[in-house]
Amino acid sequence: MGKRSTLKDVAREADVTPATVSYVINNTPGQSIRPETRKRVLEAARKLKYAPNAHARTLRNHHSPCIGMVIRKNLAVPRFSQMAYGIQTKLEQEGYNALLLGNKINNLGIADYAEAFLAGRVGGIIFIGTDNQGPDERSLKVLADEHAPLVVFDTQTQADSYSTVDLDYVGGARLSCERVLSRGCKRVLYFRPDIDKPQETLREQGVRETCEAAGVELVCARSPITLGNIELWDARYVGADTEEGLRLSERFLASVANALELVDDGDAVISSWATWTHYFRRIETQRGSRRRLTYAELANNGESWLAADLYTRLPNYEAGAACAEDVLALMRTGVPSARIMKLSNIIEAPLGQQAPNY
Amino acid sequence: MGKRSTLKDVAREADVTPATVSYVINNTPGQSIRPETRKRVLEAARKLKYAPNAHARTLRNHHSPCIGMVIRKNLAVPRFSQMAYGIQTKLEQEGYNALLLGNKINNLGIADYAEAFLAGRVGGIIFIGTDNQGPDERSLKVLADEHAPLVVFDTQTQADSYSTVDLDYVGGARLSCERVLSRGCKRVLYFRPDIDKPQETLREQGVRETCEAAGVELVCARSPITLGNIELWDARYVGADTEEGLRLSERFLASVANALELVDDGDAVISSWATWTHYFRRIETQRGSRRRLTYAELANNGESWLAADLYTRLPNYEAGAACAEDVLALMRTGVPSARIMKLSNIIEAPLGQQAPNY
DNA sequence: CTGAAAGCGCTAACAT
DNA sequence: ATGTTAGCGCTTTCAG
Repeated sequence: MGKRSTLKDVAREADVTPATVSYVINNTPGQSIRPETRKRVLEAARKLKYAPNAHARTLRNHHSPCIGMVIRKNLAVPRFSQMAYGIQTKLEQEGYNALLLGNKINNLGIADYAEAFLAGRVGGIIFIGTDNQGPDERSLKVLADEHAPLVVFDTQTQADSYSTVDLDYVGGARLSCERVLSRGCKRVLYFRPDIDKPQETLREQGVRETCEAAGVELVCARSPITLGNIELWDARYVGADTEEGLRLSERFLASVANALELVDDGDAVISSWATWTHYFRRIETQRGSRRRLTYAELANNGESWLAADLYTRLPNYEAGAACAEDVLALMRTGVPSARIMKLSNIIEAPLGQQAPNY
Repeated sequence: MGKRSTLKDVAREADVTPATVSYVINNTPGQSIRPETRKRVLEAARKLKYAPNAHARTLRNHHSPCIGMVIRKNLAVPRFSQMAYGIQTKLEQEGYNALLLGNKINNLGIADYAEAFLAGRVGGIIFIGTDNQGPDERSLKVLADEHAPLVVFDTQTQADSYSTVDLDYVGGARLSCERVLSRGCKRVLYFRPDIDKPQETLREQGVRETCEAAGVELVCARSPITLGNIELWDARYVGADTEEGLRLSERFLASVANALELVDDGDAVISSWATWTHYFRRIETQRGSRRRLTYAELANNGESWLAADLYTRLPNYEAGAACAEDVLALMRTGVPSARIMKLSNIIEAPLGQQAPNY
């Protein structure tokens, strides 16, 4: 960092005192400045390319223009990067910036983001959970003790010391399933990962309720994706093509093939995750099958918008914006909130008529 | 921000002076501290949950632990989020954090990120270009004047006041095309966006050279994606399904259908962008065609890894890490560099044998 | 309307 | 081995 001009330099240049410069720069309310003076100051500032030092300001004001953003796993995964973009956009609208923070436990025994808050680097924190895991206990306690404005996303957890944003998995699954049934399927195959966390349980519940209400038979099957191997599954987004990853893909394909044994012409296949429809179509076509199947996905992030006949577009961007709004509101009011995002953005295959298989 | 304990508090608690606390906390070289004292200080710090104020430190040290990250367009697009993750990961390894910065022009006439540098918020900047557009002139000048450590990605531009990281589009296209030809295609259809920027020109050049060298006929066709509508195209990643977007998709599909008129059984279809193979397969299958075509993509980010028979995996994550490395190196040495990332990560359809169409 | 000065929390040169 | 202190750049009270 080279030598930058300071408020003092501007004051000297404009032949006023530092205080006056500060008043002008900040439009300090209740301070009247002679227009001529103001003009001189502004010109001097422009001439010297003066930008107020952000750290001096924060130090003085006890107010940081940064919000910490923690993504428990992997920013490269579409659902998270879409959230991140929503967060970034909303924060910038409000004059804040997002600081990407890690969540490793440091030598103090608390996570990086908690330390960053203690260090005054951020005025609030948005924590994007995965697999239903939120902040660790110790960090949470530290943050609560400090009344840190914190928003936790997607952990389906009640809290009173911080705000939460969650997705309405049951409702979304119900809506999607209703739409699928409206096409007149005789039976539904629901295909989900082998993960027993609320997110997955709630989705299945939504599908189940809807099928029962409609008197349609429901068959469930599971993919070999578990909490133990999901990182491998997501690794394609960092470009890692490992032997292990390929093996997992093959086991996955096998489970899809098995699942396809369970359906007949006219049935529907609802996948709980995005992109899975690709696999179903691929195997079905490889077999030379002519069955008419309806494919749906309960979660889509735009990566496979051409694959499914019907899918729920997860409101990732909007959820990110919601988290940003809520953390700012929490900073302002001190009152935590709990927000549920509806999953009503259900989309029919956007291009042309649905082909039986493509 | 509530009242946090300061170095002085720790000093009082440990019954030493502030300087001593600072020495202990920072392990200041050349300062010997009695073990007993060190222990007392550390205990006091832990007890008070002391974390040094980052702004005071930066103010004093003229050194910020943040690097600014500017994504000219949209962090939600996979290639950018994958880069961002590479940047974040590498920076954190080196003790830095990434601050997401915007690139709107402010009232000073320079971009947000340039102002952030002037304000001392970041010690360096990584600028991720799109459509071959880098930082604007004025901001660039300000940053150059200040000797700001800057790395610009993907603008195919020479520079001597900042570092660059670029992709070897020609080489990548050549390698991919060679691999395609090794399958014995009689002819190649190359399908690219209607954008005349170096990235696209270089890719076509690579394909062309390879076909000429092999004596294979090359046919080129263009999709209706232009610089004017690409944001619409990318908007699916923020969940926006607009009328306009659908219309663009339909025009796109039509251009794919037209392009398919140009090929025969045994030919290859090389798309310049990721996910386009989906469209080709879809239309081909809808037509009930039985032609055997080889599909390849010159750029893939993991979103369509099951679609193409062959694709180049863009080294987004690695490029991000490279940008982070280079900005830190530039900060250390003051010597800018130019780095080219090879596109050698060519992947055969990972799952099972290639089906003619799936 | 403008100026002087204290102090935000930390570090490092200098003293002891 | 530890203490004293000036000062990083800014804001704001208080005086003029």
